[in-house]
Amino acid sequence: MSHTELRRTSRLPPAALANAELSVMELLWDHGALTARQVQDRLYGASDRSQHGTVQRLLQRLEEKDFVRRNKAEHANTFTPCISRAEYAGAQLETLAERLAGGSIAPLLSHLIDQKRLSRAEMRRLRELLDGGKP
Amino acid sequence: MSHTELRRTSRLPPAALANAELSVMELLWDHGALTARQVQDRLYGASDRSQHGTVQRLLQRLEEKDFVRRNKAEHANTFTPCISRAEYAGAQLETLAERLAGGSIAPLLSHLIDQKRLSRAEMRRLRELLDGGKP
DNA sequence: TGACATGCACGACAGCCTGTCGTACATTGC
DNA sequence: GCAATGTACGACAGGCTGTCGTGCATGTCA
Repeated sequence: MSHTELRRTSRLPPAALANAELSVMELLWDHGALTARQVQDRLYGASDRSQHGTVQRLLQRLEEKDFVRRNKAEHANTFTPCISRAEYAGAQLETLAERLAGGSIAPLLSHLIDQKRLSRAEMRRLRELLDGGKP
Repeated sequence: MSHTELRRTSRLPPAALANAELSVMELLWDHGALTARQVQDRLYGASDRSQHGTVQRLLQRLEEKDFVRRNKAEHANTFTPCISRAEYAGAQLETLAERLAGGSIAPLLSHLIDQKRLSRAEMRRLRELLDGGKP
């Protein structure tokens, strides 16, 4: 009864991405589709030859996690995001709300508002968003 | 120039908490101050004797990370949160916004609104929050 | 044709963090 | 004295990440 459950990781996609993985996703979000080589050049610089396998590995794991789709091509595969930046961001926000506020978003925001950590411009944008959602 | 920086972890507190650590914090947030024994009983049930050290370990690490303060007492120390649930939630939200949206909150919300993932009640609460923030 | 670059798949590894447990030791109360 | 309780911390396995190397296929160019 009064036994608080230990929190177990719920392993539904999209889980959180690690740093390097997120960097790769950022590139794909910005460019739409890239080859492994293009990712490597942008991430490590064109000179670094040894990161060849690293990028392949990162992309492969992102594919396993269903974050990118591999487009088999004649010579060099290209990779495109399966999930948009906005979708990922929204999912992360929902996860956060679930973990910390019973699924509700408002408590996450309230403290920032109290502390005046949100600029007027930001608050106006949020208000517009809400009003746009229900005209 | 066009060399996208690899993302490095910025290790300023408050970083993210793991599952068991967060469970401990939840207890402290709900009860204000608890002894290690009280945490243990609520987390694992009073019967489990072997988790004795585990809880001590968790609390010690939370102390190192400045999430809890240890109140030295005559016999059994008590532990209180250094950071409120709202503060932590807000900080996590800021971190998320920084990682995914250049520090802005609105983009995190916009997709949820488009997808109608927010209930009317939730949207009303958010609107009230924003209006309360700037009367 | 042979040498070489490019690309793919994947095994292996170290490092870190987490959750767990055990052990050593101090303090208190019967 | 002894049992119970509490503190401090070493140790460890498991998981995940980022990294690198190796084997192999395919393409290009002299």
